[in-house]
Amino acid sequence: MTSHFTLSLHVLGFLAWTTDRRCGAVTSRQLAESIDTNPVVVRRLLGDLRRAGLIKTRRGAGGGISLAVAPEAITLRHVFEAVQEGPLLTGHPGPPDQGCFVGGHIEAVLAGHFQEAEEALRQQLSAVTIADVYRQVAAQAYACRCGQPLAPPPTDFQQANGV
Amino acid sequence: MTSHFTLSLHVLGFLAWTTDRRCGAVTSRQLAESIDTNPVVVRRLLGDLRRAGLIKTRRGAGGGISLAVAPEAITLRHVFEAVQEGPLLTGHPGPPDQGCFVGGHIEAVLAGHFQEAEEALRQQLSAVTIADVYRQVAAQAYACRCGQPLAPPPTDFQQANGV
DNA sequence: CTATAAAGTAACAGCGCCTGTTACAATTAG
DNA sequence: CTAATTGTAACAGGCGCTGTTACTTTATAG
Repeated sequence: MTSHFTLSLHVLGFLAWTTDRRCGAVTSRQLAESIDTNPVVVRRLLGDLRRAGLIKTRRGAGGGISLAVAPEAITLRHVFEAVQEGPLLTGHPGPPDQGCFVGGHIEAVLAGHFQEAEEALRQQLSAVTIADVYRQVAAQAYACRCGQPLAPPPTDFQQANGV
Repeated sequence: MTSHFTLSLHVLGFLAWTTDRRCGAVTSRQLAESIDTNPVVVRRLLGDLRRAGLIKTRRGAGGGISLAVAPEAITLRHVFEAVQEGPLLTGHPGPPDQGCFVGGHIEAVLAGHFQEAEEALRQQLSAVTIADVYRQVAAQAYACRCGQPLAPPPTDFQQANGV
């Protein structure tokens, strides 16, 4: 398991926030600062999300990243399938003894059960949307401050958008 | 994700088979040959399975490994929890920007959703037992041979048990 | 009692994957 | 044209998984 899933949700949650505030496009550098990583790491994720139709990217000056569809329409399962290739539950490191009564057939048997288990996980993920995640993040941020005004966006974000 | 879960199921399926044939204890070397790996790799798994109460091990000449409980009583969830430490869905590589509106709170929000998703997977795993796995392996082996007798145990296994 | 067989465990090497970084090409606004 | 920004390729460091050797501990057989 890589961190792609988590980081993608972070990116989409951030975009849901800026969309909510009608702040326009966000750059990979701003996203990278929120995640605390390198912009190239973010751009690699963006490729998957763009190919899955979840975001739109624009090159050049004034370009950046924005949601392609509403946060309510993006489930965690959509994101999971956009970035996760290959099964979560992995099989044998190398093929077992095919001549053995057990080794020759257990791979196929386990593959079926693993697929069913992962499908259960995916179904659970399809019950939550990016909008839900953003709402919960906002609720936590608000609760932490005991009714005080919400924290301002990061410095760079303010500069870029004149907030 | 490591291969511990798969390999443990392979081991337990093998033990269900030998238990079914009343062949007595099996050695880590025989298990390793079925998996096609090193006996030490198997013994590392056995530690987890023993601590979880799924198998019994006996040292010394004539020793080996045997099931501690019936195959019908061991679910895939039991095995999963015996060998899997830590969540399947991993979080950020490093902590995100705690000062950011999103970065400061998304970790906790995602942790909750990840836990629910994994619980769905675990529940699906609890519906399958080692006995089910063994039965399906046997059925496949039988089907492959179109009604011919089942394949004999591995050579070493025959020597050790006089099959 | 000795020799043998087997699990338990520590230590180490090889390998691949993930992450982060630099560099550069492609594209777009002003 | 210049500056800003995405899209990629290439590469290095590090970490964890796998496999191996070696040794200790334990139990059986004779």
